[in-house]
Amino acid sequence: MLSTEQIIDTMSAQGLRITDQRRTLARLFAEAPGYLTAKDVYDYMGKKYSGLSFDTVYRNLRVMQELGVLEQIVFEDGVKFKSHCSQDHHHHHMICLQCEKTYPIAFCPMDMTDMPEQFEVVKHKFEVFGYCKDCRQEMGAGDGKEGPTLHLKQSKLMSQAYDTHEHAGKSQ
Amino acid sequence: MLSTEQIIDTMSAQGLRITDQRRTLARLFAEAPGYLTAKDVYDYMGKKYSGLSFDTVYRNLRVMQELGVLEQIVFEDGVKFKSHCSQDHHHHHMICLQCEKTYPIAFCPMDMTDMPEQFEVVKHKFEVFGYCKDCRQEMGAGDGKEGPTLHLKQSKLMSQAYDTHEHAGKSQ
DNA sequence: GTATTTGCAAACAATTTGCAGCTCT
DNA sequence: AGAGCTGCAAATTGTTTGCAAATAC
Repeated sequence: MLSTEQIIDTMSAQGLRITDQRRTLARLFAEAPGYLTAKDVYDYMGKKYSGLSFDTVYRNLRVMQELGVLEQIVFEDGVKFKSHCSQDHHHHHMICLQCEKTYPIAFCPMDMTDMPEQFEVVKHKFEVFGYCKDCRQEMGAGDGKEGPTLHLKQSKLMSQAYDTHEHAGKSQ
Repeated sequence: MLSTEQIIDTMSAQGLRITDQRRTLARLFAEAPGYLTAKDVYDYMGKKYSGLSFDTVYRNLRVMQELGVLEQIVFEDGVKFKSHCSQDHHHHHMICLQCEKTYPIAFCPMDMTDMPEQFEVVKHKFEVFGYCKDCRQEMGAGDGKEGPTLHLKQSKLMSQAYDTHEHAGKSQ
C-alpha cells in the first residue's frame, strides 16, 4: 500500500495541486483496508470534511486512478477503488467477499504457463474470492450466515500468502 | 456454446414462455462469436424484429443469465453477455481485445495451487486478454494500430487451447 | 496573478419499474 | 382463461459536464 505522503508526493510531482480534499482522499486511501466505492468515499469525506461534492470525489478518483495511485476494479456490484499495491512486484489477490480486504497471492498463473504463440497476451486477471480468516470466525460465531465448511488441501505455493504482506494488516 | 435449441429448451423447461423475441435472442446468442452489450442486442433485434423495446432486452438478458444460459461479464467499458460455455467442464478464457472472441484455456490455476487454509475459496476469476491470431494479422496488415511484437515462450500447458474447442470457431 | 479545483445544478447513460394490453400454453 | 410477456413512459442510479467563484502555487 502507499502511504499518505507517497500519494500526495506523486500527485504533487505531476503538477497537481494539493487541496484539503485531496489530502483527505490520500489519507483515506492510505488507511482503507479494502475497496471503496465512490459513495463510500463521499460518505467518509462528508464526515471529515463537510460540504464536499460528489463530482469532486469522482473527478479525483479518476485523476488518481489515471495517475496510478489508485487501482480501480469493477465488481459485479459496482466500481470500487483502493490504493495501488507496491508497484515493485506483480502479484494477485484473494479478496474477501465479506470485508473486501485483499490478501496477496504469492503466485502468478502466467508464470506457470506459456500462451499459444498465436495469441498475443496483453494483460491478465487472476482473482480469488472467498472468506478470510477473520470473517469466517465472525460468521461461524453464528450471526445468520452459516459458517462455511472447508474443503482445502495443504497449501503448496501460496502458504506464505496469508501474512507476508502489509496488505492484510489489521490496520484500522 | 449452446445451440439455439438448447437455449430454448432450457428456458422452456423452466416454465418460461417462448416468444418471438426470446427465440430471436436465443438464435442471436447461439451464433454470436463474442460478447454483446445490451445495446448490441437491441440494435440487432431492431433489424430482425422491429419495435422491440430496450426493457425487454434487459429483462430477458437478466432472466437468461439467472437461468445459466448466458454468461455476464463486467468489462471496463461495460456489461456484456454471451452464451454460456458447455456446462460440463470448468475452464477459463483468452479474450481478444479486438474482436472479443473467446478462446478456451486448457488449464485452471486453481488446480495448480492450494489456498492457505485460513481462506475459504468461493470462486475465482482467471482471464487472459490480448489479440488473437486473426486480429493480429489484420492489424499487422497496417490499418492504424501497429502490429504487436510478440514475446512468447513455447506453449507448455495451453498449446491445445487454440483450436480444440468450438469456441474459436469462425462461425459467422 | 493565473491556472487549477471546487461546488452547484443540470445533463447524461445505463438500467429498472409500474402498469395496461397482448400472447403463449 | 390466466399467468407470463411486452411496450411504453417514467423513475432510478451512477457518473459526467459547464460554468462561476474559490484556492494553490
